[in-house]
Amino acid sequence: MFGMSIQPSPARSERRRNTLSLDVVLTEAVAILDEHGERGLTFRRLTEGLGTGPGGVYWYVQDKADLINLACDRVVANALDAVPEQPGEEPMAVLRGLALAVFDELDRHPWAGPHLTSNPGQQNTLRLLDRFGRLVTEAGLPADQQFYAASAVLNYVVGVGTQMARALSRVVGDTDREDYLAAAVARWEELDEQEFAFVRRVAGTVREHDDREQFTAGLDLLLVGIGRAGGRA
Amino acid sequence: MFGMSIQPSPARSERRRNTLSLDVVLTEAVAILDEHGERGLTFRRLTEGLGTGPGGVYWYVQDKADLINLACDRVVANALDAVPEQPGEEPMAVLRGLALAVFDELDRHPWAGPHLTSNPGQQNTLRLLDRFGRLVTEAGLPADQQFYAASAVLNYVVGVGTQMARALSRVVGDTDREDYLAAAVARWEELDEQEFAFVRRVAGTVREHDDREQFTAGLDLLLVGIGRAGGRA
DNA sequence: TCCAATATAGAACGTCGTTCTAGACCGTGG
DNA sequence: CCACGGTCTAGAACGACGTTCTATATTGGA
Repeated sequence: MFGMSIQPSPARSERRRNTLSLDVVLTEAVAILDEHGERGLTFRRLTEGLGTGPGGVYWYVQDKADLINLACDRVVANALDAVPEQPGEEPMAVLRGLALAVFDELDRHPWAGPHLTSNPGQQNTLRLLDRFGRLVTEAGLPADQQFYAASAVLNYVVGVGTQMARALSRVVGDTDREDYLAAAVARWEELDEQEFAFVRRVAGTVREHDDREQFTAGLDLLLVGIGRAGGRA
Repeated sequence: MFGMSIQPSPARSERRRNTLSLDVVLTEAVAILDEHGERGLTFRRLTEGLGTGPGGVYWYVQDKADLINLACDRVVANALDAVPEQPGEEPMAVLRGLALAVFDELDRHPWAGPHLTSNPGQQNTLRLLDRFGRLVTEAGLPADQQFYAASAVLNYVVGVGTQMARALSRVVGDTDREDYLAAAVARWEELDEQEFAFVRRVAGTVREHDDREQFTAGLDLLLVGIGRAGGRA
């Protein structure tokens, strides 16, 4: 589960001319995950879509876990590519933009979230953490707080982003995510009024506003803390 | 995956005298998860330890996913029980204590973390969110920020807690988590110095300090933001 | 042209989650 | 005291899955 291949199994130095490739495999895997959800991704379906056998896939991938990790890695890569590094910009603004890029990508690929949360095993999640770290550093945060500030931001973005992505997700295919939000809110409103006083109170207001807006509003709460600890607002 | 049974499948109203029970099943499941990790929890092993067949387990549980959800729910319940509600205390102090209770429980049951992050499907995770929400409300946070403040705290606690729990976890049994931290730090120090400037810089300092201390230090960063947005420090 | 390395297909294996069926246990009403 | 229906349990059986193995095609360099 950990320490999985970051490079494909064999040395990847030279160019090859094969009809199959890691890129093709991952593209198909992502497509299946998008359409059928995580439980819908099987080697049968994958190899069928690829017109090949398991042997072909296992050449590029170590494991099913590895396959999913690499697929998640690609999702994060999309978000990183959407916000190129441009030195000199206001760090907090860049951070906000990066967070929204991740949010949008999680909206497109809701299956990825749970695998991202709290394990920077994947190269690009680590890259994301690194960019958050450099940004809070730029913002003037003291050295001993930088790592946990960056972690806090990463966990908020991925955690809350995943939650909202699921809530927003259209009903698709035979996947397991149904009318998640409706069901969730309905369940919330059936809860004991005393024991769940808070959740019941806010249940209604959660869906009234634009989700991206609320997402960044929550993020700003973190950033205020980070900004105060550093020099700026 | 969602909307799973919170009560066991049949009506649970009357007392029964059976040798098996949901409680016994979950206790065994948690024990196996602790010892062998998530992949080590199979129905064979579970029924063997229980001295029963699959039929017995399926009477109390809908699914394997349901089983794991219920096991996670119990873990969160432990944390909640460790910090009983006592009105009148300083809300931020209570919040910090609750966060540490979750941290300790995740340290004991590292498999639970990933299932908790970003899906309050389980009753007790929702209960945890509710308590965080009431605490930030007590701290004077404006109404429109309460939900996302509570979410930020929940995600930080579970996300970072899971990460650190894995890092701390002793090597046990045949589970898949090895010397996670050593491997992680070693990998971090092999990264490209330019691309991962931040991670490489902080890699060393991460393990120098006490983990619980750093965990709360990061949490305080959030709480500062929340406190400033509200009335207090 | 031949050889080793690279890359692929498909059959086969063992294990898993789950379902099905038969029956044991038990409180209750006749 | 005895059947009877609901509650609960054991084990056999099933189909699907991840994975491995073997055999073979394809290639670039000697």
